[in-house]
Amino acid sequence: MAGRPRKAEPEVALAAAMNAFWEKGYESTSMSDLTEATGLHKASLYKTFGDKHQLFVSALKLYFKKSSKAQKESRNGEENPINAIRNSVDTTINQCAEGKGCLAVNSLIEVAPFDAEIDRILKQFRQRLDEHLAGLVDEAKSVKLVSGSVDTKEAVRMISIFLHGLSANMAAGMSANKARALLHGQLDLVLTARKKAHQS
Amino acid sequence: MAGRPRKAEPEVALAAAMNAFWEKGYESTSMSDLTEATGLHKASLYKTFGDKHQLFVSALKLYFKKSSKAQKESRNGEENPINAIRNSVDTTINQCAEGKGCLAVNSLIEVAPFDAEIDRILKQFRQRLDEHLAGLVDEAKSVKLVSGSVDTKEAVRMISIFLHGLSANMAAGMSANKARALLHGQLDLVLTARKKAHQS
DNA sequence: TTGTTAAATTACCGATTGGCAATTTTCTCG
DNA sequence: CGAGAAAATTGCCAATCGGTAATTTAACAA
Repeated sequence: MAGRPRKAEPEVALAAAMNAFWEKGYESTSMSDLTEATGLHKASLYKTFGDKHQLFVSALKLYFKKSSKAQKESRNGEENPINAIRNSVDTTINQCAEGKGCLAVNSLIEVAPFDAEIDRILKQFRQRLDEHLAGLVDEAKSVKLVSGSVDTKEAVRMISIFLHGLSANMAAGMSANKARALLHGQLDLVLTARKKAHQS
Repeated sequence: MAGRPRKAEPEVALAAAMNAFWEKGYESTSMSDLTEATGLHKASLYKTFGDKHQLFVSALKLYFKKSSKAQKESRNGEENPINAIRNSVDTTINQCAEGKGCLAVNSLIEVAPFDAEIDRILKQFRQRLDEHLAGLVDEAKSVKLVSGSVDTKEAVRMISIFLHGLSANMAAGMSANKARALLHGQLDLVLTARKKAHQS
């Protein structure tokens, strides 16, 4: 029933392909880059994962799977919701890499505008992250660590946008430490309640 | 002394090339895309602008020239420094386009990590924008419209990061109106002075 | 040993890539 | 009307692109 043994498990090869896309982006990563990264030959890649686009979709989904897992683990018994929020966004930063940024944000800019499927996947991913963060913010509000006057959705959005900006900057060399410091500053701003001074 | 008349002025062709790069990114924009956009044939492009990379550099510089000009005009007699700040960042958003984002941010992610020259140009551009914004913030502080306790550099950085995030989101479809609204919220947060609650 | 199965590998495809040399067109000036 | 200059155009190049068919290798079961 069994044929020739695999040279690499599909999961391992997929992780390697994901890293290749992460480093160079979708268009710039050629099939030969992918064969080099995975150790598999071109035809094997096609048989295992389909064409380049399908492989990219699979790589993105793997990225999200890893990211979601890290998000869930980021709580890790932390009881203080504020610290849980910090852990969560720090985890997001940890998923980014200096010189590479976040695969999701990179793809958002490079491929989402021309690719409805990728756009859909990325939207869904961001939504899940936002909902997770919103849950933590609500939790902090419920124990009065964050004022009830803070609009959860709005706050999450302000944090999310900022994370996108940090990813772009990390892609261009910003250190993770610097990114975290700035991010904590943004958290302090966003989660500190104040009535909007609606001056013209 | 004069030869065959130009089919398009170099400036016009360069603007068209800039838009092509803006829409599709550096790698995905082929020479035939550029010939179609500019109306010039391939060989003419090479003679006028050099190779694809040099053309991209020129296009980026044109983008910055236009952006700088718009920044300077954004003040336009506005005396209130706060409004001047708003005008300035709104102008930055206006440079972005729904579905395209900002050419500088796109390039920061797509090409800066592999291209020292582009990286240098982009760093310089961001620095100038930051300095311009810092000047406006200092002005607002000097007339007490912004508290002296606000760290100008830090505030500018928080705004700049946020703008990067907005660009990424606009590339993926966020409307300019929504971006502006969020941005004004960020301005309110950043420019409202408070002592940092340095809790562990 | 012999099928059978599943993987890897080789060899190839047409299309497109960025780039350039040689030529042709179209102007101005003498 | 030429002569010269500056642009456009044609035609080609090697290399690489994504993708696939045909073949070979290597495992297990009968």
